[in-house]
Amino acid sequence: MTDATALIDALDRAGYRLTEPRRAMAGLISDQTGHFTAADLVVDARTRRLGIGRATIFRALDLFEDLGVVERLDLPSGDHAYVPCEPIHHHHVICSSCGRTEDVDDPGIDAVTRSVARRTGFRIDSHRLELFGLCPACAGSVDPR
Amino acid sequence: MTDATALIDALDRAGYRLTEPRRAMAGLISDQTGHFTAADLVVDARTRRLGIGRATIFRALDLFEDLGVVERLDLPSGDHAYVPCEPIHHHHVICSSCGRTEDVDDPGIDAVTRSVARRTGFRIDSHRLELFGLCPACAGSVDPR
DNA sequence: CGTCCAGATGATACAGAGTCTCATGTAGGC
DNA sequence: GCCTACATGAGACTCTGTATCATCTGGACG
Repeated sequence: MTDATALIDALDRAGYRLTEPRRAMAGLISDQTGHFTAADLVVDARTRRLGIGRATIFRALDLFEDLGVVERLDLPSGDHAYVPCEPIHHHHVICSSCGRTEDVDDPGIDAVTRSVARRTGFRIDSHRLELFGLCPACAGSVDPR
Repeated sequence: MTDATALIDALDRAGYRLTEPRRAMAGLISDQTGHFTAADLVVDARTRRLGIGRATIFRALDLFEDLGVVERLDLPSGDHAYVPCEPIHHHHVICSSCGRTEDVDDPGIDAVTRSVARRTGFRIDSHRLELFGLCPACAGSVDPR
């Protein structure tokens, strides 16, 4: 659950038109708890009879991703999921039980990439780090293992 | 380029049948340079007229992945690619120009995950780290940027 | 306000990845 | 060599994401 205005503002600031479908998309996204897939939004949009086409949903997601207010995750299952987040470099901790995500800032990865660069000779331009586990709430409930 | 026998041995050790299509798959995989996609293998198999069905290719890839001798990467493009590798926990550096990958062992991620766990309260079970950049060879040739 | 048009939309068709089913084939234990 | 459980290939199918294109509309400008 985030604020739809943040998404809309991002569009506005970047000079994109504030259309009805885009506002609706911002609403849909801000109502999601944890991560969500494009398919989730398609279902939600249809459930609420918003009349938004599939193509528009994919286009808006791309847009939000470009603006950095939504980020794509690659779940272990292979699915592509999205999370709304701040447009600064950071990583995500993902609860494998409830899907909740939390942002964490770069805690020491820079040192790691530098060390890898030194050892392999690669020039490292970017990286992706995703942490999977159980959030406090899920870990607290009857332990699944 | 890796050794096909390593893949075949892994199947054998895990008690799977050593069928002709599986041997052929091991050959195809070991001939790949850098990462490859399922589609690559489908094309290669058809080019060499190996008579291996698409389904079998996906099945064998899953199998090799389960055995840990092949690992799935999520490329920034969103594609799923695979790399043959050792069945121990490690990460990959991926050349975004030629696709070459190199394994790197865990250089300091443990500290990072522990620190994140402490700060977020999550119980972190697994993580994925992928580093993208240019390998020495590609960085050395006329610099693209 | 009304006009206007580039940018945005929805419907539809399409391409590709990955899965499922099922009849047939074969590895390898006996 | 026989036999059966496991593996395979063909093909249909589902789902994700993209391309096309005629229509619509936000918002700049008068």
